Amino acid sequence: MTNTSGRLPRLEDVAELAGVSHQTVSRVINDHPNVSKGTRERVEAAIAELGYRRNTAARSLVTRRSQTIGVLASELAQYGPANTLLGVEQAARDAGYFVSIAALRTVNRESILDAVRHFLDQSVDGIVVIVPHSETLLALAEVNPGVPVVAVGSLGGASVGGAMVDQRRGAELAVRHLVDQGHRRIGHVAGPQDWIDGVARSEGWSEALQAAGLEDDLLVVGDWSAGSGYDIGKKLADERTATALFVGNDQMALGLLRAFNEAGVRVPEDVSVVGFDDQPESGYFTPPLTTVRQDFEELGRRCMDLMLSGIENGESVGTTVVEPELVVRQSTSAPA
Amino acid sequence: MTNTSGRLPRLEDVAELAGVSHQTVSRVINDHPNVSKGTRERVEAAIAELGYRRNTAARSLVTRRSQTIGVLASELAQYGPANTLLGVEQAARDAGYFVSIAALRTVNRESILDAVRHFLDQSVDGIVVIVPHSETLLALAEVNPGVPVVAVGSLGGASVGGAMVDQRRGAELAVRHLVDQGHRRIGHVAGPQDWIDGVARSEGWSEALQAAGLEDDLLVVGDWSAGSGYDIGKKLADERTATALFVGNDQMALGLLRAFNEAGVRVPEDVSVVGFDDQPESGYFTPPLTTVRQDFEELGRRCMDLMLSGIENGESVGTTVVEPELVVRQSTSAPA
DNA sequence: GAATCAATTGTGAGCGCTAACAATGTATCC
DNA sequence: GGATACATTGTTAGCGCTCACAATTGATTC
Repeated sequence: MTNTSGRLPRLEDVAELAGVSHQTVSRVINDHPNVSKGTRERVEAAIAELGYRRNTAARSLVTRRSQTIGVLASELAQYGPANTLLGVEQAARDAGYFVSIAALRTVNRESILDAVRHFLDQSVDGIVVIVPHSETLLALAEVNPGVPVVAVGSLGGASVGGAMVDQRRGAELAVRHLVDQGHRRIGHVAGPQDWIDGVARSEGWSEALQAAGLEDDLLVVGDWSAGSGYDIGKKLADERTATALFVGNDQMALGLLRAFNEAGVRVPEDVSVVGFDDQPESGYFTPPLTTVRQDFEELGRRCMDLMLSGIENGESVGTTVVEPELVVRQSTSAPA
Repeated sequence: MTNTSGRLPRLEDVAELAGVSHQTVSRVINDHPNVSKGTRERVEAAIAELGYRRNTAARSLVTRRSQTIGVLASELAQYGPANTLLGVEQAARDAGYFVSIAALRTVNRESILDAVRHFLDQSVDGIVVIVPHSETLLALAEVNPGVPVVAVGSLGGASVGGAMVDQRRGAELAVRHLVDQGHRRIGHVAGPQDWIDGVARSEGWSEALQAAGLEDDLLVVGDWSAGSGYDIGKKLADERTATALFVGNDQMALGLLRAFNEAGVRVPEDVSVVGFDDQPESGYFTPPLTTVRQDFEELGRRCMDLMLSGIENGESVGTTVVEPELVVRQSTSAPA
């Protein structure tokens, strides 16, 4: 912390103080072998004394690495994406990377390409994409960012790695739970079908029903929001066709519960409801929600694992799948 | 996109193609005056043809500016901080800045200093702090990062700017609403008192009650979570001292509603409940929650405004306050 | 003791850009 | 026409670091 001159200390200053060449200092801070113990200690002492910190820009300039991962995300205020980001950030910082973010307000080809360009301007070493729209992969296929790309929520593609929760499996867990309880008419309040998760959960629902020899004809599509769940709930409360509902996420389920409560439809006595995500609040809905838990932070961490190996080994980055888990609470029971 | 050689085009390549010196190209991309129209056009054409993009590392090295804002945040999975981040990101990217994040898992002096060091390694041009613990300011006062710092949720300090929602005012709005409805015994379920917001809302509650000539003796402290709201709700349902409750945030209010529902306490007939934040879900609680809305994105944007002027003019970065707003729904009514 | 080798340290160049200054061209004035 | 100002362009140096290579040292061998 001795800040004698106006500017920050650089390699040369450390070298001088330690009585070695700048290159030797460089070797020390980069953990190169072939530096004698004594020298290393002297250099480290000098570094400590001056409070030296390596200049990232200079390093990047010559190594052509920025030690930065770009995270391209939409819906960052939502539980899932936010926690995925947290997982990515943790793993990245632990690995010595900086995390730069670009949030998308609207998701379309142009906004995605724009954000990718933003990251390329920063010469990031890799891009993690947390944009759960199906369109994303298409847009990504168009660019050749020249760095590894991992897309969360998909299995990836030709040049794109993927990290996902097994949504089909999650849907299967939910449906099987309902079937086991004796339900035969199981409806689905789906998420938008231009979202990867929306489609996957719907397909999982459909497949699980078919596997059980049941009809998969009760499907309504919402937009993930509590509001849309409420509107749909109003309608369903009138119709009363299903004895159980598998809802695409917990927020829509919240809206649904609200609508049912208003309409006098009891949950779970009249209708059982299963959500998806297991947000921290879901256990305190009225009634507490049976739902499918996803470990988003783990997803984010796995993502970075893929990314790091992608950065090491070249480009192709592989795939990883996280298993979901059913959490049974009070919103489901056997049908009347 | 003509990528003839292996490497990316640089200033020199553009200059050659346009038949000018590299410095002239630099002038064009930096929007300097005193470049003739014809030259500028020729250079721009060359830039387009080569797909040239300026190398950030090289630029940073010489300008000693990274064009990067560091955002230091905790509780990023929560509605407020997440949306504040979104506001910051938007304003930053619009202003041509990159946004680097560091998420804090645990908040203490050491973790904060660690993150600040992380940012200094990256030589960010400014740091936005979204860590709503009172401790934050103290820790920040210790470091001298050498760049402007704006702390969200506080009025800042000596060398630290502040951007906050007027929480006292929000609490006042809530309490006054209850008083206007005829409530005389108004309790408070507070957030942790080592959080800036927790304290501010509690104080606002207390002051508003005193201003109305009422007692401010009914206070319980939670931890922001729905779970703690639930536990407190259980207790309060037994006691039944207050006819109305001002709850520190919507999540605790959710837990409270759940507990009351289980205990047969009707909201609002038996007890009125007001929350704080107005998350998107709050309108779909059972019953829909009266709460205080905060515009977090606006807060984030204001933050960046402060930051940008701080970066321009030197260091001291000022203060900005965002006004909250009461949203009346069905969880409040006149006492029985 | 000279030759060989490995371990350790040093030297020089250059990554791509901008800042400061120098040099040129061009209009304006007397 | 020459002096002056101004607009436009070019030249040079250097930001702080790592890479490739060169040089030095000490240990080992014959």
